[in-house]
Amino acid sequence: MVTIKEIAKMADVSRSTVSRVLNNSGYVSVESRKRVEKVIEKTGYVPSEQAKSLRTKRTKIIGVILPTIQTETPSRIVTGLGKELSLHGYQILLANTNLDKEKEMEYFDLLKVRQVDGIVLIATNIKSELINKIKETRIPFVMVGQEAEEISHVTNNDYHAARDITRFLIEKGHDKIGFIGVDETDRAVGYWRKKGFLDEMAANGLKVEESWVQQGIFDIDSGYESMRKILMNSLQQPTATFAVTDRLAIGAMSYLKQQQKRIPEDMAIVGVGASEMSKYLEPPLTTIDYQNEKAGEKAAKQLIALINSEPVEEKIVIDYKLIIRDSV
Amino acid sequence: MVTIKEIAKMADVSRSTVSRVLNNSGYVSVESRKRVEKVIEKTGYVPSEQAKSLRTKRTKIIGVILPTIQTETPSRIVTGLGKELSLHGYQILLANTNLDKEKEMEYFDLLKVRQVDGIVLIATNIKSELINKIKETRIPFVMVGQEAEEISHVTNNDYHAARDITRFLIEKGHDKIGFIGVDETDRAVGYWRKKGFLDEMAANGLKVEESWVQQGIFDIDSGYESMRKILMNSLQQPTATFAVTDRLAIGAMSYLKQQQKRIPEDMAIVGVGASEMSKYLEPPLTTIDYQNEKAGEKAAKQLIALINSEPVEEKIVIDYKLIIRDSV
DNA sequence: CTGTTAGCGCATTCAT
DNA sequence: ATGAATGCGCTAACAG
Repeated sequence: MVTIKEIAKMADVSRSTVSRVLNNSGYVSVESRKRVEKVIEKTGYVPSEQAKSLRTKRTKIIGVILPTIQTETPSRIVTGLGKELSLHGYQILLANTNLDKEKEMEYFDLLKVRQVDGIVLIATNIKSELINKIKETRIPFVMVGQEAEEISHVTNNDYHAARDITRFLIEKGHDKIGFIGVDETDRAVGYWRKKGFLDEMAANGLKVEESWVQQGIFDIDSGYESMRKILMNSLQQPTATFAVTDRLAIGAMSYLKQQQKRIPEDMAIVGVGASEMSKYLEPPLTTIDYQNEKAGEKAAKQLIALINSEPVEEKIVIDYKLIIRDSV
Repeated sequence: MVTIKEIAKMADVSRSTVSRVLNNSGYVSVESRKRVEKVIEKTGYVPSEQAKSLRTKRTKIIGVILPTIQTETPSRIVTGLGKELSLHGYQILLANTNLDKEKEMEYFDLLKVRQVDGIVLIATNIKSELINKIKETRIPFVMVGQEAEEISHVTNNDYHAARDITRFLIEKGHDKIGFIGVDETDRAVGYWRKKGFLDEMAANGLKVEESWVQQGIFDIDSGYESMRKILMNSLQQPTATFAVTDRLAIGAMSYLKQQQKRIPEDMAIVGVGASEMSKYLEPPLTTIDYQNEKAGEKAAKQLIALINSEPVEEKIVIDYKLIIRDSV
């Protein structure tokens, strides 16, 4: 690796001058600049990021903590983040917890030691411990997917989305509607989507029987199981079901088909997330597009603003789109 | 940020001694060590990776270049990589090309400047330009998904897998079999899987009509379109079709259903990749599990061996599993 | 406009 | 067993 020192010698200037042309800072005579540039060209010299970081305290690296990259939502967010960040010369250091909550803290520390310029947390449920740590550290930080006071975050309007899609079912004539949710410690997906559903039902004077409301986890199988419970445990069976994720909806559909139930005639189904598969299901699934990639881009912009000490809004909400297909 | 200097002062020793206890190198008296450790404990001091890297020339960062994280294969590989690498204290710097071939070279250079300790390339089709560059750089490097001479790589046995699954169809009584492939510049997916298919057909004395062989890209729609072409353009229609990816298979199934064709009675379908959805399709899809996560882990181990100048095999082949389901 | 100097935080000889 | 000294490659005053 050729260093700035050698470039300086070869161009017959001092290291400072080389540094100046490198960073376009300060005055450099045309001739000096030319000579330096020529040498750089010839040698293919590229300054060491290492040394630069040590000096400037900026690494041009953003840490991204996420629960998994095996599902579409975080993958899309990371894609969005990456696009926007690379535009500004930042790269992503990946911290994949594989759903291990303990590791969130661990990685946060690790990223700090790496002196990353900022951190993005793609959150599911959030431990107050981590939140506190983030607040007392003053590293630029943005959270995606969940809300938190005093922390810059970008989220979807889960509550309204849930109300909207529930209203859509009601408008289609359904008055007995089932619900497949997830653990409410996941505020966005578990709590707000459920609240949206229940509030909209109540606003329309509709009852929700206990057996219509089931809880799964983030996989297809538990959607299957939840639908089984809804049908088994209900005297009055609902005519539609709102699953809070597409995967849950897929599982639910899978059970229905196995039971020879027609969709949507016997049971209408809606999901959330606009997964790639949703379009190709039979019937195609009505769902909500949260535009995750856009969320990632926005988060990146927020973070960059924070890094540059520019003013930012604490809360950014990405809009969603109801995608109406034949499952209703 | 507290530095080694301050720790030294607080523990009333020299920086060298602190460094020694930090790295467990050289002699340190029990007392000195204790004092230093106590101070470190108290201050929560963690040495700066920056400075360490500058000194040692090792960053403990691995660059991963990939075409996208929106599909299952690379996501799984990265998950495997991450698991194994984190075990050894390495972190992943992500370089997502978003399918832009030009960026591969660009990112390779960028990662080099970052002084990453090694690079993993999750490859689709490979430009010889890049291969040459890799060879002349002597940075530890492992490629996943494609083969190359003189470059450490881990792949699947695409050829045999293709022959196996084709043979499976033949054994099930099919003698007219269609094929949905991809561009052959993708050696693994495009070339080898096709060759495996054709060779196995030939070995069994079976003809393959031109119209039975279609080419798509890596998405669901092109599977749909390819199946349409197969059915439209063939006088003699095949009774089974081998799609080289699950997504292509899903598209193909989608078209078949729309045409009121029964699967597998009118047309059997097989895919490759063991996508999560494959299990929940109607009917569930026969496919091949390539164990991508394991491939990622192996690649990580290879890379670490290379970094430590340990001997490695140039070529590692991960075994696959035929998953038989109702689509045949 | 340019060079000299200093120092970022650490690991590593080399004396002692 | 320990400390002093040196330098990794770079940027940023400062003085000229």
